[in-house]
Amino acid sequence: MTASSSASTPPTRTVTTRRRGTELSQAIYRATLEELAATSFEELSFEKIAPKAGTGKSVLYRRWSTTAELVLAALKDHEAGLGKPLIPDTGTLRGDLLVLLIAFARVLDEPRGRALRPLLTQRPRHPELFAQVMDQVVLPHQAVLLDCMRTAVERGQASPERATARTAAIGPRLIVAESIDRGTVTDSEVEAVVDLVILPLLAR
Amino acid sequence: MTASSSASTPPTRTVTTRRRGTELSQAIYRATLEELAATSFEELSFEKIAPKAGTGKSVLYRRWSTTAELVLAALKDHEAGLGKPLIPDTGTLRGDLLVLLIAFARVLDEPRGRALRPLLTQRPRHPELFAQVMDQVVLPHQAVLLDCMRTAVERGQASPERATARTAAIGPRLIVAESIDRGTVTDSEVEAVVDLVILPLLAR
DNA sequence: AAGATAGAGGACAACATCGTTTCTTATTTA
DNA sequence: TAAATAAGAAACGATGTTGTCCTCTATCTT
Repeated sequence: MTASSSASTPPTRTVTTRRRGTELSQAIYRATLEELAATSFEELSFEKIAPKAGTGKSVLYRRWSTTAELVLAALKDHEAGLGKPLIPDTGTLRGDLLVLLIAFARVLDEPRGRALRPLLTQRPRHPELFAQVMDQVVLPHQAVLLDCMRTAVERGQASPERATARTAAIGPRLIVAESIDRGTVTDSEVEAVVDLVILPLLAR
Repeated sequence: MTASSSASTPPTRTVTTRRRGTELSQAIYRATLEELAATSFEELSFEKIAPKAGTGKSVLYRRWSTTAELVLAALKDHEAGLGKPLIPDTGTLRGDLLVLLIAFARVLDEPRGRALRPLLTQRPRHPELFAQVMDQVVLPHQAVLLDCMRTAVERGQASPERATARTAAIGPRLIVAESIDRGTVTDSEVEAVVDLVILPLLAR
């Protein structure tokens, strides 16, 4: 009757108001990404997500049939997930890169950002989910970064043959690596990456 | 009596010769790293390692009491694991970096190299094992790379304030990221990392 | 106010996995 | 050759996890 919170997992819900529709979906999305960020996709189960969202398994099974479905929906969600990428417009390449990469570093402090890690690092085990996450979640964000670099090329601030998807990936990759090693990435570390690695690389 | 191979996992042993001592340990190490590379540390168990090594669980429990112990022993092993780092001496910074990073890329094609991934990317879940792997396995290799950079500083080929552990990590990090995204890393991709990223960064 | 819908949470059996133990026998040592 | 040692394989009970189903009732709809 009353949604009780387990002792091991953080208290999720104590009030006795019964949520529905979107509100409930959001809670489930959040619980899903939290659980995924803390463990891995293999260990993910409706069994563990339900109590963390403060609901029952039946609610989950009624809406999604597999965990892969649920994860993809959660990641694509605009509120709980990684919905729409932000578009920077600072006027300079350096400014745009800092906005994007610092925002990325901050998202990696949250569960929805960390939820990406187990998916991307365990790629060979779920090729279909990996491909979907890549296409529908990661690529839109990468495209923004590449656009910034191309704009810089038009301004004459960057070398055309260096503004490729490959070089655009370097920033995010180093941010992810740093976040894995140290737990978090400070703004000044992002700045160092931009000034010492990316900008010299792009210089014409 | 006869070591049979399961249908799902690759046939490991068909002959009926009973191995002992070092020979057996090596087989167990190899099976451990294969299993770890294919899954994750959480999913690792004596239960799965034993048949893959073509032996029984009791043999494992007789020698190690936890999977963490076994994994660390396997990684530190000179033959099956990541024993001693090689020391390059090509006379130039570029040459040394290429030797080290290309060797690293090739190790990442093997199970013993890929076994590192789940450990390093799931750091918060096994802090003690992560620390041991870092200290006893990864650091010795990183030290070699940093030494090359310091030698280059003495030769006047690199800037002193850039030859830090942090910049030394950039190469391996980009190699790992590429191997995760693409599956493998070609020699020419390593070359691009060295020439376009690391060397410009180190230039005085 | 009464009926319809769907959330919350528990119970269920089927199934997998765990570390331990036992037994047989190949291989080594004395 | 005989005794000692340890490998290989199977079986054990205990424990945890799976997806489904069932009941109860808060909330929405009419």
